[in-house]
Formats: sequence, structure tokens, C-alpha cells
Amino acid sequence: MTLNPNRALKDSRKVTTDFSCTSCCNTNCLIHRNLQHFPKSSFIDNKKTLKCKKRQQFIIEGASVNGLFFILKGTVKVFRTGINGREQIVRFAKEGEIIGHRGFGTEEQYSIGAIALQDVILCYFSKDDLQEALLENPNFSYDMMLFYANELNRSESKIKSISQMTVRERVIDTLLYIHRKFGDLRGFINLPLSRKEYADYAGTTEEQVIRIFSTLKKEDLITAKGKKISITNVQTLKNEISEHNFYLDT
Amino acid sequence: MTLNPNRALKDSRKVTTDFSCTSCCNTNCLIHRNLQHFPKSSFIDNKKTLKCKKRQQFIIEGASVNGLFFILKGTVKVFRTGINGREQIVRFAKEGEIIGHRGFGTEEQYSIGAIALQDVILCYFSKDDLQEALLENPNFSYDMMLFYANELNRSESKIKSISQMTVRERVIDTLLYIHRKFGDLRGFINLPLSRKEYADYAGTTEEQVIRIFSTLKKEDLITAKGKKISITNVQTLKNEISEHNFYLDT
DNA sequence: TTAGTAGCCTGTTTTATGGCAGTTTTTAAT
DNA sequence: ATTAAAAACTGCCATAAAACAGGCTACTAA
Repeated sequence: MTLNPNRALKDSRKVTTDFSCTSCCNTNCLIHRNLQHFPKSSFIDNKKTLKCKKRQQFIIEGASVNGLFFILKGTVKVFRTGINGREQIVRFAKEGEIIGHRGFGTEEQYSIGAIALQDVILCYFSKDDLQEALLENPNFSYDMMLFYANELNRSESKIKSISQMTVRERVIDTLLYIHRKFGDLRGFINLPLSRKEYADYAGTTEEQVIRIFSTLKKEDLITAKGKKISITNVQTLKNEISEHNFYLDT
Repeated sequence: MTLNPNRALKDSRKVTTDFSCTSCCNTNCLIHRNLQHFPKSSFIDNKKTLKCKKRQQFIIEGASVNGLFFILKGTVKVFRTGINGREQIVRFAKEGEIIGHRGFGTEEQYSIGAIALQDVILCYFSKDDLQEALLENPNFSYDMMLFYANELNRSESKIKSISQMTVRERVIDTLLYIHRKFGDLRGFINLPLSRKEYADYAGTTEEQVIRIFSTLKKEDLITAKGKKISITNVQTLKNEISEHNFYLDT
């Protein structure tokens, strides 16, 4: 918490420069999608590409915001520390997604922390560069605005879900969210998470998740051996929460 | 719910045209703040000014999004219908604020309803006009982006509060929010709300709010006779939740 | 091999909160 | 002023979910 973010940046990440936006394959990346609108020599030449090892934290809650990260490769856990130090997972992010954008408004400090779930490659743009680019390219800023608008919709859906769904429904919702977003590999959900992490996303406790997982197993809706989880009956699970119309996508 | 929004618009609102943006006194209105960037004859000439009587609903959940509302005068309750028809109040809005912006992203339908708490005057801009203006004025779209970014921060703080605060804390938080935003008039909070409305904002039940109000009365932290509520000890209330750092401002 | 640790699991207890039912008070309408 | 209706209030009970406590399993390191 008391770490100097700039020192942290220098100390713990290796900087390379061989990942250009033009040859990037993340077609859903906001930068990539707007390449056409940027002049030949522009802020994207200033971007820094960083590598993070698994479990490395690259954004520290409360550190001052100097720029934004885009994920070039890998998966990231975005969280904040709540009451009594209880961790709350805001979202899981993958290739092409933005991290740290919550700091762009009035906020001077990151309100979230971010940690690599696997080895991750990140693109870093300074706030100043981005701001300049946004003020020069209405298409870009409009795109960015829409991105925020969608994030807002997602966030407010989550409010509805947390305040009105039961724990069981929230856990199911979380399972479906992870499954939808990260797909499965040889039948198993392609993102190994601990029960604690499921709980921190669903807004409940580890014990509850464990209990609910075991009843779901008995009901033949999922199979789970440790972190190898597979959903055997997606539709039934969907039905159980679909009355409430929650699709917290992305 | 099944009302045609266009018919509703024609049927129930009186249209006048004598409220120009240039002479408007809502200095925090996003349109007003960007007037300098718009050409002399522009989309703001197309705006429609509508009057709504108290208790009139001017946005219906699920209606298709054709434009955005800005509040010229009055207060508005923004809500959505949750599970089991339970009403959830998203926010209370006043002069200068935007209503319906959640529909701007991918959403084709309003995800919220809006109802006038007092007689209200609204400015209405079509989505197309706004989009054109945004794509022509990077300053405007940047401003709008920042607005969304802040809304996002607010929304995510609310997730934290709902998922981790106790009912008592949420009710206190709601009281402080209303008080901060609407101030007080002759010692009383300047926005008369029912216990049910407090509950729907705090994410709890009417009975709980009533119970908590009466214990707060016994503790000499508030006084309340019906809807005349005054906070007698703001600081103590703030302290009770400040450990958690929640300031859902605006 | 053994020890140690982290993650997973389960039964029991405690607590906060929601729901109901009945009463009183306030507000609105005739 | 009288009645009706809505809002505010209180006590009681049911229950979902959190907290606690102890045990099991599997992996890692020495």
C-alpha cells in the first residue's frame, strides 16, 4: 500500500519495445481499432510494453494515476480492498482490455489493484499522451466514451445482482461469467481460480462457495476436482438465473 | 411497461421552446459547459424543452432510446425494477444532470425508469444530434467521457457499499448522500422521501429503515417527524462509516 | 519418506436481516 | 369535520448467510 508506484514500476517489470500496435492482433483493443485516426507518428510510439510474471501486482490501490494499461497477452485480476480488508474482485480481464481506466475521471489515485493471474504482457500509455490523443480525435474519444458507458451498464447490473440475488444465484452467475468470458479447455473452465476468488467476485465467503459447489455437484450441474471445474449443464444453470436477466458480459 | 414511449411523450408532456441553453444558469450542465465549442447554429437549436408534473414518469424501462434528457429544473428519481418487481433506486438527480445516458452504449433500450419528484423541466436532445455533436467536438466527447468515468467510479463504490456494509451503515450512507446532495432547508433535509424510497436506495426494506431511523432518533443523531428529517449530528454519522471511505458523491 | 502448508470440505452456532401481522399516526379527500 | 387511505411504526418469527472450528486431501520441499 505504501509502495511508490514509480519505483515499483522500475523495480519489478522488464521493459521491452518490440510490440507495435500496427502488428497487434487484438482487434477489439480500443487503440487498435482507432489506429486509422492517429497520425503516422503519434503517441502510440511512446507506449511502453511491460512483462509481468504470474502473481505480480502491477497496479497498487491508492497509487497515483499516471497512465493506463492495455493487456496485450494474459489474464488479470482487478480488485479493491473493502471493509475489514476484505478483498473484492471487480473483474477478470483478458487480451485487449483496459486496466486502470477508473482513474481517468476526477480520481487522482487508482481505486483498484491489479495482479497478473498468468504471465502477462501489458501496454502502457501515459495519461498525458492519451489525453492529447483523445482531444485530437473525436472518434477515439467517442469510442472511449462508449466503452465507459458500457462499463457503467455492467457495473449497475452487478449492483442489481448483488443486492437482489441469493448467494447461490450469484455463485452460478459467477461460474457462467467466467465460463462465457474465458471459455473451456478440454472440458474445463479455462481459468483456474480458487474458491476464495470465486467468493470474492460473487461477494460471499469461501465456505459458501464450497458448499454451493458441492450441492451443484450432487445436482449434476457441474463437476469439480480442485480447480478443474466444468459446467456439465450450462442451460439449466442459465435458466436458474435467466428470470432475472443478468448478463454481465465482456 | 408496455407503453409506447413516443406516444407517452406526445400525450403527457407539454412542449415549450423558450428555454435557450445560452441563457441557462446550470453552469455544471455538460451542454452549457461546452457551448463555446458548438457552432452558432447547431444541434442545441433542436432541443426540446418539456415540463413534467410531480410524480409523472417520463422514461419507461425498456422503451427504446431515442435521446437523452438534461434536467433544467427540479428533482428526479431514477430507478429500475429488480427481482420480484422490487424497485431499486439508482440515484436522485437534480438540475444540470443527465438522465438516460445509460442507454447510450450498446443498449437500445432504457435500462432505467425516471419519475419526477417535483414539477420538472427537461431538455431533450435526440441521440443522433448528440452523436453528431460528439463526433465533431473532441472537447465535448472528452467531457462526456469523463462524466461516464466518474459515474463508473460512483457505481463501483456503490457495489462495495452494498456488498460489504451493514444495513444500518447503508441507511446512514443514504441519509448523508441525500443531505450532501440536496442540502437542508430550515434544518430539514431538502428532499422529502418516503421510508420506502430510502429503503429502495439503500437496498433494504421499509421496516429496516424505520427501525434504524428510530434507533438513530434515540441516539440523538437525527430527528424525524414523518418526512421532515434533520441530521443533528452529521459528524458522528460520517465517522461511523468513514472508516470505510465511502463518498458516493455528486 | 516425512513434514509442512495451502486449499478444500463439512457440521454447528450465531447473527443480521427480511417478512408478516397488527397498531398508530399522518395525510388527503369528501 | 368525518372518513378513508396511505404511511409510519413495532414486535415477533423464520431463515439465509456468515463465522467458527475442526478435519481431510494434495501438493511441495527438505
